[in-house]
Amino acid sequence: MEKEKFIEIQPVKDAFDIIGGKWKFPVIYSLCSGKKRFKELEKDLNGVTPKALTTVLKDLEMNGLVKREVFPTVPLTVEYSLTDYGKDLKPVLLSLQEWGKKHRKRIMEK
Amino acid sequence: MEKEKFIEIQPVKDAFDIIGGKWKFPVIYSLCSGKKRFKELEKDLNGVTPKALTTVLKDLEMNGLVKREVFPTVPLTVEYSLTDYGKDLKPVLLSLQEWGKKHRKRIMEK
DNA sequence: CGGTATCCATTTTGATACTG
DNA sequence: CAGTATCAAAATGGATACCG
Repeated sequence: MEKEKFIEIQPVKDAFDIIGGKWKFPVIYSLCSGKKRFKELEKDLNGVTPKALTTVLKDLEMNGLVKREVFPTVPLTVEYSLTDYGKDLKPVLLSLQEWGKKHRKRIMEK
Repeated sequence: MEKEKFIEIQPVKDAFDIIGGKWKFPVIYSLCSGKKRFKELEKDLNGVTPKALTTVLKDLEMNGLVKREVFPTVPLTVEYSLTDYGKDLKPVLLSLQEWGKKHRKRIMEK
């Protein structure tokens, strides 16, 4: 490209493709506090349907952010956890949080 | 127990409501390099339709991230720019970029 | 328990065409 | 130039119900 840029848009778009969407961050957030089973996640993410949860978990697993472990107990036990790679998203969560707080404060003042 | 940064999910969701979506970041990114007119943005954001651009600009303006200035020339001149508040998103862009780069690198290695 | 399958409503997007 | 209007298409969301 002709112009030198501090921020490149493509990596931002890439990141957005992976963590964008309604339930991605809530799932990641929930998994930040440790391993979770399907029903635990379903309870944590108020309002999510099993279909949506399945979709988002598969998506995150496919992208290497989440690990899925199956234990052949009766009944079945499945545990989801963040991979180290997924944990790398924490700075993103923090910067989003910071801006979100600022934004809320700003709205309140109006 | 070690002290660790506590992340609240609500501010993250709030932030996502405002900057989530297909064209928000590309617009913000484009405006990072200065004032832009409608057609310039349309050209910068490869593939955006005027309808989508109008929607996202109105949205960003409503949330105080973007300023819209109209000059009553003939033909009409309209300039869009980031407000200081919108510029506060730069750290978010940076952290997303950083993660996105890491992700791309990771994909390439596979 | 940990999901799928199904069906449908709602939203988001897309392609043009057109106006002040 | 800077958008609107319109209509169609596609992706997403939600409510059950059901299966291994």
